[in-house]
Amino acid sequence: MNLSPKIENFVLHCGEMGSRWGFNRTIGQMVGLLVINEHPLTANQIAEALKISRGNVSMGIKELQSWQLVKVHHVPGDRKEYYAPNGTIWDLANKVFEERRKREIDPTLTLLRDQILDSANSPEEKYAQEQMQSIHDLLETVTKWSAELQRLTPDQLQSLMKLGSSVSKVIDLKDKLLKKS
Amino acid sequence: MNLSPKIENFVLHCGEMGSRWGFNRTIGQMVGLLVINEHPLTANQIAEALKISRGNVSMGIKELQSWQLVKVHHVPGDRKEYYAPNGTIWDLANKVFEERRKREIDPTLTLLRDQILDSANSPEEKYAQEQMQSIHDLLETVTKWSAELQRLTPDQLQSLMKLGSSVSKVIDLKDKLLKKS
DNA sequence: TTTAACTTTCAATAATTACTGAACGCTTAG
DNA sequence: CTAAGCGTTCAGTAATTATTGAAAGTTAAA
Repeated sequence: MNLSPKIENFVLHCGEMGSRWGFNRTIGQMVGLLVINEHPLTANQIAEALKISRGNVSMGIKELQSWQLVKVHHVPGDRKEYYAPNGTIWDLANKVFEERRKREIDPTLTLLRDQILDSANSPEEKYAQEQMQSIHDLLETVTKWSAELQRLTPDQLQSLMKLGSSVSKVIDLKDKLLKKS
Repeated sequence: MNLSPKIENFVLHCGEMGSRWGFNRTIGQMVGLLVINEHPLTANQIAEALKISRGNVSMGIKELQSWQLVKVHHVPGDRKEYYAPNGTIWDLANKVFEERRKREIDPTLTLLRDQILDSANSPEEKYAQEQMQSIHDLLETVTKWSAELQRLTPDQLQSLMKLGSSVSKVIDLKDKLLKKS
C-alpha cells in the first residue's frame, strides 16, 4: 500500500476532519482510505497504509460498523476480511447525519420533554422553562426537517435547489395557495 | 448562585452535550447557564455556579465570543462585566450551525476543489477523483441548502414544516409554479 | 499617583482520549 | 491434532485537551 501524494493528501485531510465529523483522526483516515479506493482493503493493508497498529484498525473498524459505514467482503479461498464503504457517498453522509442527530439532538429532546412537564415553582424556573420550551421546539423542528430531507434523493434535492436563490418563494406560493382554498 | 435541581440538571446536560456540539463540557455548561437565566451573569457568578476557576471562565467566554454566542452588558457604576446570550435561542442555533459549517465543511470543499483540478495520472487516481467529485458535489449542495434555511425566520420554517409530512410536496408546488410562469 | 476591583494570560498539572502490542480466541489447512 | 493465519481484546502508555491558580494587565475611583 503506497499512496500517491494526492491520495495521501486526501486521507490525511480526512484525518484532520475526523474529529469534527464525530470520530477521531485515525478513524477519519480509515474512512477516507476506504472511500478513495476502488477495491476493498484488508485490515493489514489499512494498518500499513496509515502506519497504525493492527489492533487499532480492528477497533476502528468496529466503530465504523457501529456507524454502519463499512461492510465486509470475502474472497473465496481467502480467510482475510476485506472492508469497503457501505454504500455511495450519499449513503454514507446520510448515515453520519442520522447518527449525529441521534447523539446530538435526541438526548436533549428527551430531557427537555421531561423538564417541561414538571411545574415551575419560582420565577427563575418559570423563565427557565420558557427557554427550555423554545429549545425544545427548535430541536423538534430541526429533527422533523432532517427526517424530511433524508427521504429525498440527491436528484430531488438538486431539483429543490434550483427553485432559485430563496426557498422563501415557496413559502409565498404556499400562502397564496392557502388563501384561495 | 444556587441552582435549583431542575436548572442544575439542565446545565449539567448542556455540559454533557457540549463536546458533541463543538465545544467542551465546561463551555457547554456556560451556554446552558446563560441561556436559562433571565438576567446576565458576572464571571464570578458563573465560576461559582459551575464550580470552576475564574481563569477558566475567562477562557470560556473568549471562546463563546469567537462563536458570537455571548454579549457583554454593563451596569452603570459597576465595573464588572455581565454576560448574556447573544440573541434568541434561534439566533444562537443559527450561529452554531454556521460556525460548524465553516469548520466541518468549508475546509474540505476547498481541498477537494484543488484536488479535482489536478489531472489523474493512474487508474487509482482516476477513481479517487470521481469519488472526490461526488463528495464535493454533496458538500456543495449541503452548503447551499444550509444557507437557504438560515435565511428563514422560525415562523417561515414552521410554515414550511406545516406543508405536510413530505417535502416532496414542495417539489410539486415548485413544478406548478414553474408551469404558470 | 496609588490602590482596589476586575479581567486575561499562561506554565504547570490534571483529566481524558487514543494507540500499541502482547495475549488470547477462532477457524481451517495440512 | 497442530500450526498458521486472522481477528479481537485490553492493560499499559502515549498524546491530546482541559483546568487551575498565580502573576501580569487594565481601568477608574480616591
